[in-house]
Amino acid sequence: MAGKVKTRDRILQTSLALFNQEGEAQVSTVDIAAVMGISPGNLYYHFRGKEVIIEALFDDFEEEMRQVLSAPIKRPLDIEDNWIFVYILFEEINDFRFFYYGLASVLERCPNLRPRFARLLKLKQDTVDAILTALEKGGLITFGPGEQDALATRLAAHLTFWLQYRDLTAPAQSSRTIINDGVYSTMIQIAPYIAGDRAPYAALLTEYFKKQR
Amino acid sequence: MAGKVKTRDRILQTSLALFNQEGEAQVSTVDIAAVMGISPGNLYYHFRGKEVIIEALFDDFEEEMRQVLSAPIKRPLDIEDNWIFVYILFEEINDFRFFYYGLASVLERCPNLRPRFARLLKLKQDTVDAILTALEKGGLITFGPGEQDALATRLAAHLTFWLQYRDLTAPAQSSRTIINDGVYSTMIQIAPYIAGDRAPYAALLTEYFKKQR
DNA sequence: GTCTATAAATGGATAGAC
DNA sequence: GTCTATCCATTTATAGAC
Repeated sequence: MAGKVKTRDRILQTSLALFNQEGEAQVSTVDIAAVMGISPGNLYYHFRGKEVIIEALFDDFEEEMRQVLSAPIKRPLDIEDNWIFVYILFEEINDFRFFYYGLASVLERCPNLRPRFARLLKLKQDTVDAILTALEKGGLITFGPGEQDALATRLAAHLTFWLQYRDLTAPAQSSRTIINDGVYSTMIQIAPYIAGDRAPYAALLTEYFKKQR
Repeated sequence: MAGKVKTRDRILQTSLALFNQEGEAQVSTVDIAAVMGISPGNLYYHFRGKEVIIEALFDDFEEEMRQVLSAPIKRPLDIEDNWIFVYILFEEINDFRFFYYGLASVLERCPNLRPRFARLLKLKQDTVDAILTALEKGGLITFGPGEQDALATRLAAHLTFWLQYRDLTAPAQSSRTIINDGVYSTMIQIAPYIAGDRAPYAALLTEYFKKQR
């Protein structure tokens, strides 16, 4: 009993790893079974097909993302809190990056995931917007008309696709480095809206950036 | 003779359209031939496989992108010039969006495209950087240390993935609208670095934004 | 729960007639 | 250049034994 991982869970783990490595479209159910050392028939006993596996993985992803996005930040004005928040967000996306990397393929195979995926992005954007509101209320930043909304949208998009961009332009780096890079490039986008002198904020970020390496 | 499009070109056109619509991984050579109303054998006479088609499409894409990116902007300080430049860039990306949408799949099938794709992104980033330099030299914007580099990277990433993000969060819009939206959200990111009052710049952009709809 | 064997479907690719 | 016919490989999916 102790330590024994159920086959069902092993299938999900293996599928996720393979999908992230090679892309969902390149991995067949036979591949998954072969890597695990089980028979295709056994795999089909647990999941009736690849769609079902993908949907189960999305369930996991959605649950974790909702958990992360709904966890309120204790001290919104504290840089460290926001740093950690963005870091965790990137880690979550990185863990399920095959969804983003082969989106067309995934949504074609599982059309019912499209609205769910869209809702998740919307939730991300709303969360970012709420944090910006808190920062403005706290007097740390100030916005002109329409600027907050534009920044929230932009940051959500940045959070969504940065890892992919980085992976393309500077491959062969550890995911640790890429994520850290992503957090910095996210947080630094707030700098221009700092009320008053933005240099100290930038300096603080650079400090964190170095520490995390 | 006149008006007759060669089969080879029709294959490329049809493939591009199908890839953009359904994703490269979901479209087989048989599908392409069927849609065109020709036989699979005929298709194979012109292209020895799907890889060859994809690579031919990338050749087109690369050539057009290089052309766009190397065309010097006449008046870098003029908003209209930059607006048009970004617009054309987005249009180009939109025309070949299957490369971005199903990147994992494409690069898995044609590994030799990876470095070429990466070089193209790099060129994009360098071009953006050059424009920013011109703007700063012209006295329109000012940067703190490291800010220009960060902005150039960010803008390049934004240019690369914005359409995809928009398509997910607000689907069923005309590509015209999505692109226009993208141009605005790109240009507005420069606003915080405007030397002096940034309100006039933002107002001008909003003006263009409305005009283009 | 797990295996073997196999069916059914699809996609990639080629030979040879027209 | 184009078609028909066909073959091979891969993938999905199921039946039945252990």
